[in-house]
Amino acid sequence: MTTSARPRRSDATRAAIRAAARERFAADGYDRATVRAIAAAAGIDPSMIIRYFGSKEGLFAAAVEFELRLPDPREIPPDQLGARAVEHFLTRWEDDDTLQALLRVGVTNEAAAARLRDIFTRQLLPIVARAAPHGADVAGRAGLVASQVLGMALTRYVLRLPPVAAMTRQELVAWVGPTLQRYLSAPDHG
Amino acid sequence: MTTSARPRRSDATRAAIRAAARERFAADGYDRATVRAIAAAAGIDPSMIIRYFGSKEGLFAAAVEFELRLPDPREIPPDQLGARAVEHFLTRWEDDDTLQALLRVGVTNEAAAARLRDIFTRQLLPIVARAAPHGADVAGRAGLVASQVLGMALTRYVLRLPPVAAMTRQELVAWVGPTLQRYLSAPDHG
DNA sequence: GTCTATAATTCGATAGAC
DNA sequence: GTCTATCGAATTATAGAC
Repeated sequence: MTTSARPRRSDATRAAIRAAARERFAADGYDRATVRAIAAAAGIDPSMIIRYFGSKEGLFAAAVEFELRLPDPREIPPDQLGARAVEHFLTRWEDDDTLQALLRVGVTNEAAAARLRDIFTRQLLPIVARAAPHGADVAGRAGLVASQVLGMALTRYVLRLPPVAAMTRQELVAWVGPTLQRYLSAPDHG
Repeated sequence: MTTSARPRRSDATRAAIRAAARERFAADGYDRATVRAIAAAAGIDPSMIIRYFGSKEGLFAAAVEFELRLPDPREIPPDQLGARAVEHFLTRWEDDDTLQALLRVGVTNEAAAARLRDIFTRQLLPIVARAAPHGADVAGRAGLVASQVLGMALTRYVLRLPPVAAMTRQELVAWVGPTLQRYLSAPDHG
């Protein structure tokens, strides 16, 4: 046998396909992001996508790996938790089109919805647990944070609702920051 | 000529097609809600849809007419504006699948996104204007209300994020009500 | 490893009988 | 008014040459 350590498929081509897929899924959703369009964006032949990833579904699953990379709330002044959370999320959304792809696709595709649920529970929940009052309903608070944060992204970047799309980063932090601050640190309701 | 006052097409059939279309668009989004599937749900032949509405796009436009029917905020105690807004929106969402259809489709379809923008500006903005402090940034506040309200619906009804989907109506009112209350009536930020 | 050619479906839309 | 039959285009995926 020859050197089986060397991959039979090019890692560079694989990465180019994944990047092109994220871009097309983020812009067009699952159905309209055709294998042909992704291949054209990656500068390769459509049949290569099936060869590398098995199917369109396999490509999608491989293209939308994502980490929120939330900071440890214990290193943030307690009264700035909400503002910092808004800033972090806006940055993460604008630097990486994976979240936009997941939202555009997750609305009609169960696999993508499950991935989003996983991100906003497994990754967000332990962070909320460190910020919330002792004994609080951590899961519920994480869900509320997700609802406002995803709603902000939906109206600003996907639907492009004019007043939300036009707001500056500072305005969003000033308005939405206190909302997240309350979801994170207010005492439980009775 | 015969009685041209009587419609050449059945109003009952037309209404049945529109209802079936809302149902399928709300469940599957635009691309996966095929003309064939809508026709099957309506119990008629696929060709009838084109005959009645000209095209799939024409059917969608006709199927998603919607009114928020927001109450006049001047008839609501000022400190209950946020809570009442949450209740009204949850009721409106659950009683009519048009909003779910618009959200599922609007994420990848420009016409549906424009319809949503129109609903959350033309219908929500004048209501916010009556509730907000004099001289406030009414458009921005309406956008913030839309961001939280759509985020709540997205996580609860579309993505079905477990903690948000499991919350009772009372819990949502208790948590999200104060958020909308602040967006509606807090003094402007500097 | 990459591409050409094409199979097998499925889609929206149309023509025409009744 | 409603249905049968079908067209033309577009889709994912495969087979095989080089």
